Amino acid sequence: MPERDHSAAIGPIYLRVRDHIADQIEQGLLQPNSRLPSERVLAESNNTTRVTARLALAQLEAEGRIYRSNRRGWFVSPPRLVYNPTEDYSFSENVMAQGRTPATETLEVTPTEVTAWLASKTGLAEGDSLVRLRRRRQVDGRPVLVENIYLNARRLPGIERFDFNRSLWKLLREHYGLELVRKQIEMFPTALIDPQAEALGVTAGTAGLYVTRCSRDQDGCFVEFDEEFWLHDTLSIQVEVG
Amino acid sequence: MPERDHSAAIGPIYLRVRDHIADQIEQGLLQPNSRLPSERVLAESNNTTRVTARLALAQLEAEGRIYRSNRRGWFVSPPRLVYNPTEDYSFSENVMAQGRTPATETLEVTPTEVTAWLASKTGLAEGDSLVRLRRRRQVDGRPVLVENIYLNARRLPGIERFDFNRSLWKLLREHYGLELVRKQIEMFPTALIDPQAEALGVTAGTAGLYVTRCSRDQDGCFVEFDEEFWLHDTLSIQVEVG
DNA sequence: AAGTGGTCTAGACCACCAC
DNA sequence: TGGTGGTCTAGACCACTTG
Repeated sequence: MPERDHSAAIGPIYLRVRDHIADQIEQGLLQPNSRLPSERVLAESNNTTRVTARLALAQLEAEGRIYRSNRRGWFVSPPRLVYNPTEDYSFSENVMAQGRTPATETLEVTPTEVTAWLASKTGLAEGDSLVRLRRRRQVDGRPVLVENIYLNARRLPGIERFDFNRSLWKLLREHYGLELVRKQIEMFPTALIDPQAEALGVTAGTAGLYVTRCSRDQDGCFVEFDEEFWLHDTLSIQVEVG
Repeated sequence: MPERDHSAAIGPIYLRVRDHIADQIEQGLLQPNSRLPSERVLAESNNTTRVTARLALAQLEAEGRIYRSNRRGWFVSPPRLVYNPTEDYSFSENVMAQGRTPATETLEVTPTEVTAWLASKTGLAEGDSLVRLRRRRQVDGRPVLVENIYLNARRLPGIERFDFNRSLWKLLREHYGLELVRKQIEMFPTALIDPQAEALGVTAGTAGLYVTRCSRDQDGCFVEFDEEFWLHDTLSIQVEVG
């Protein structure tokens, strides 16, 4: 983590409120996943208004130190999940290896076609058939990402009949003898808007990280395009190279 | 880019204002780096108040579609810079290859020592000597990142005497015969706070991407630890893996 | 000097959640 | 039903940038 500037108590009210709460979190007075005082209480105890209290909370949310649960309150963010998108991996195993509890829900499995946008990403021709898979994944009961996966139906006959609440990468290996070669990974910070915000139970505009991966087999044949929408405070990307 | 939900005009005012502005940007009515109408004008033309207009602007900012320049106004974000942190590379060359104009300013060069935090990152012992380098980098005149670089003074004798407004990677190669081996890369979205926010001329709490890289030579000897603070709307990470 | 965003007040009503 | 955040109003003064 970048080191925090612990100097000067001067400046806007909302920054002083922010630092006050941040200190309580650092000192362990507020434990991960515990609830903060309500906005009205924070406003009153800092002799200010709700608007200003919300400015302070928005700062901490942007830093990834707290998160909100729709109309239930503000909570202290637990440590970020370490994630290496360059590796074939099992979400569940990765989460458990970090002492957390994973869960996966399959929201949708639909046959679909390559759109112009997907054609540019995959190199397939527009209209080629795909299977679209939409999943939500949780860590310790909190949804942390939704993903849209587009599978090459021609390359993976019968794929739509499997149980997708397990590791897709293992399924491809065991049933199709595939070793995936991750070809292109792209990611950037952006806001989560509907329908992703809704699926995650957060307000539109919540900060997120958008990650895509385009995978091929050993022959360069397109297998899978994966589009992930993460809540921004839930992950730390870590990659080793060289 | 994730595909946008272009449905339903129902819902909160600020989301309708957001979508209205977003459409204007997509249709090219508002060009990259051009100024949006002022908050007061946006409020009035949408029959609402400044607070609500600012909510809409905050949404677009979180998506990375607009950015603000301190007390000057809101501007349309230009395309994201494509960046591959796994490669040794020259910032300037990368920016120019994408048809943009780079600039680098060296803010600070100071001898310093390994702190507990740096020791955990680098494997050096606390108190070992380092050279700390702080730089700000711009694209088309807009600052997009500040970075703190910690160089192994023992491994790089005389390093403090060089001109740091050029490619550090080339300097290490040409003057020390070093090929860097990027060992560990870490990144996550977080807010930019002081002193980074100040160096970039943005308000505290602006969304950013924090990237660190720890590099070693062929013998595994620590050479450089790099800590970058990017404005979140300015970059797209793209990595290819084998 | 005029205009901009930055900060702040003091309220209000609504939708949703837990009890 | 009472408490939570979500949304919204109608102002105000300040700090800074620009002409």
